[in-house]
Amino acid sequence: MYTKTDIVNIAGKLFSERGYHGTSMRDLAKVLAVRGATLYSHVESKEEMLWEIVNRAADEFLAAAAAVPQDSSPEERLRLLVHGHLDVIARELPYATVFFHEWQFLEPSLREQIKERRDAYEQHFRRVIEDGIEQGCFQAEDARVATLFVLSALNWTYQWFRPDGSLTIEQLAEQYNALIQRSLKADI
Amino acid sequence: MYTKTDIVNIAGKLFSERGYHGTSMRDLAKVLAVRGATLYSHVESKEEMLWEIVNRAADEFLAAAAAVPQDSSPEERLRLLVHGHLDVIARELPYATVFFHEWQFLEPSLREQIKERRDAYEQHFRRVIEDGIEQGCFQAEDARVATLFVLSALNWTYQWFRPDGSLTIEQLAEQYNALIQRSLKADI
DNA sequence: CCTACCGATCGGTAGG
DNA sequence: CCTACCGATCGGTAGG
Repeated sequence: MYTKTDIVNIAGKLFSERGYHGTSMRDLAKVLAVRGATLYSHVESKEEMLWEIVNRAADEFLAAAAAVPQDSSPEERLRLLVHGHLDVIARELPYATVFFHEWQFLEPSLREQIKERRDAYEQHFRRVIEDGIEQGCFQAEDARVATLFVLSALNWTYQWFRPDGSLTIEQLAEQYNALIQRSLKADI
Repeated sequence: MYTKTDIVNIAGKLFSERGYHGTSMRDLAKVLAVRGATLYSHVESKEEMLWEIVNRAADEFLAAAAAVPQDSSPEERLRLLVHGHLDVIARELPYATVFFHEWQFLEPSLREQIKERRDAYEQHFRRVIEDGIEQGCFQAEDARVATLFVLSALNWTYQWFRPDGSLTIEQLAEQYNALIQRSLKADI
């Protein structure tokens, strides 16, 4: 009746609403209108679902960053990174929410893999900011803090952005870009 | 042996590390070296502890905002709001973490009270940004998005700022202020 | 996909 | 502060 993908999608929705530990396998089974035991013919464990969700969100973020052409200017690359980040959050809001909120409940070895992917993602932002400072189009006292500032402003949007609201993702990205670019723009 | 405050403080630490649903009353009792049942002579329920933690964090944020003199310039008021916010996060990192992460697990009537306090807090930021735009020292396409941008950048710091790290809260506040003020500064 | 069931643990109470 | 215990529910398995 259901594929593993269906089950993981529903799990993503429930985990994002109630948290990983606040969602039971029977809660999930009820939504799918099957018995709890049936889930185990599709997935190995509850944690496997969390892993699939979190890892797929990481895939999406990294794919968006990888699509940014490296030969563009720092301003343009940052603009695309910001747009791509917000676009992933808007398209995959439940997955992104679980990614930000629940990844810590993975067992240590899986958690470590997510940390590495998250660090790799942050490096895309760090590099573009450092390149901009070097080339004189950006300024910042500390590139690390500036990177965390930008990513903080972006990450938290999963808490308040609603894809069905009156603010479109394009409008949000445009305004966020105006604010971020100004915060980093070199004087003169 | 233990006061209610002691118990709630430990609960704040555990909830911030493992989540509300990921922490059992027996986990908490073990840290305090008592039996699980003993906790109930100090607190009414697990949820009461969550409420105490979340509500106290709200107290701290609102108190910091209320301490900002209303007759200062928008730039100065925003500077103080940013500093105050980061200061609360640094001083009360476990409480702030639970506030941001676990408030949704309160029952509806308590959750509603937190929402109202959070909205009142956001209004402090919204007003100062609108005042700045009106007076011509700030610019933003949409004051609401600008407010959420600033608060997003601030809120997420609980995820990465460590009070025992090499970056002090004063350094962080100063750099955040430089970035935020530039993001809003009117041209010319 | 089901029924039936496992041991462990959950938040919480009774009674001292 | 304790022992003893409650019913409910947890993630997961056996076997079909």
